[in-house]
Amino acid sequence: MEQTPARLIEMPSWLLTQLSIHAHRLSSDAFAEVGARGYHYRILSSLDEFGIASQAELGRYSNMDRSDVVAAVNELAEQGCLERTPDPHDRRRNLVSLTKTGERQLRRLDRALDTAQESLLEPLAAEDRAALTRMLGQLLAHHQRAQR
Amino acid sequence: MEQTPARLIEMPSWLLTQLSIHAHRLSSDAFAEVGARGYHYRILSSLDEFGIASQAELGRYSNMDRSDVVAAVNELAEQGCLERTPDPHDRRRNLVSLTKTGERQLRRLDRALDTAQESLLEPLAAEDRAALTRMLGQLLAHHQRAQR
DNA sequence: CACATTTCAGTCAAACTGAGATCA
DNA sequence: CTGATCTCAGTTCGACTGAAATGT
Repeated sequence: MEQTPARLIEMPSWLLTQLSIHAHRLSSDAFAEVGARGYHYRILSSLDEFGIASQAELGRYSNMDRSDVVAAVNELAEQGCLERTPDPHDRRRNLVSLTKTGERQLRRLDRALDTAQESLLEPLAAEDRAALTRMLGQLLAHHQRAQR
Repeated sequence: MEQTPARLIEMPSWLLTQLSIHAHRLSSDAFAEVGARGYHYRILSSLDEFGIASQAELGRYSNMDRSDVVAAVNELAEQGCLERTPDPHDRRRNLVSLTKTGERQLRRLDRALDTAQESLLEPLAAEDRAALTRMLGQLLAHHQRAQR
């Protein structure tokens, strides 16, 4: 018989943190199957949706720290998933663009993530899933706004 | 104008991880005001709700790794929040018990956490808060069961 | 023997900080 | 001079692993 303190089990922030561990494990396992990790997916999907961008922009899109963007872009460039070229109009910047290899990798990651999402939400009915996503989005938007 | 890739914004596991960062910051700021951190609260509240326990039990109650329990119990013992005595009936074990100081510390932490929870859920209506807590609990229970 | 408990010494991914070089 | 960009080096916290010592 496993017990957990009532204080914790009734505390949304505890539920969030614990659940995010499971969510994280599910998706990072999916990433790992394709030899990637979370940071890579964030950058690839930002590039796919917003096109060529500077590293600073990538960080803002995908909510990453400047120095983590550097490292992740390095790794993705080594794998041939993206290309880094100096911006001719602003020589501080690197323009990062998705390659064919990167697009293929992104599609693989999308597919792997789909099943991970499904098993995360498995016990919830369809309406509940929508309601949950709505509320989480609402909370996240609020706190991201408050942060600035 | 800040943008986030649609893939991410619609993905429950992304929302969970990002939101848990804010939740974590709110509560660990609250802990820090009293010179504590998450692991300390988990142990103190387990001790308060379930009474004297071995370190292994504390780990199971509060979902912590064996080695992290060791470190946290060390720190709490240095602060005088708990006492560690060998179990006379099973000499492998340490029996850990809450001290007066520990109870006081726990009450301080509870108070600080209350306001942190309130600001986490601030944008949600009362029914939404209940529904959210219910769904998160449901998901967590499911995945914790699946893990064993 | 198998198994549980405590402890130590690590790894790892993610988030984050400070500082320096470069340049608009 | 201000402020943005990129990079490196390093920290922190939480989760986790392997192995050893000590017991049941």
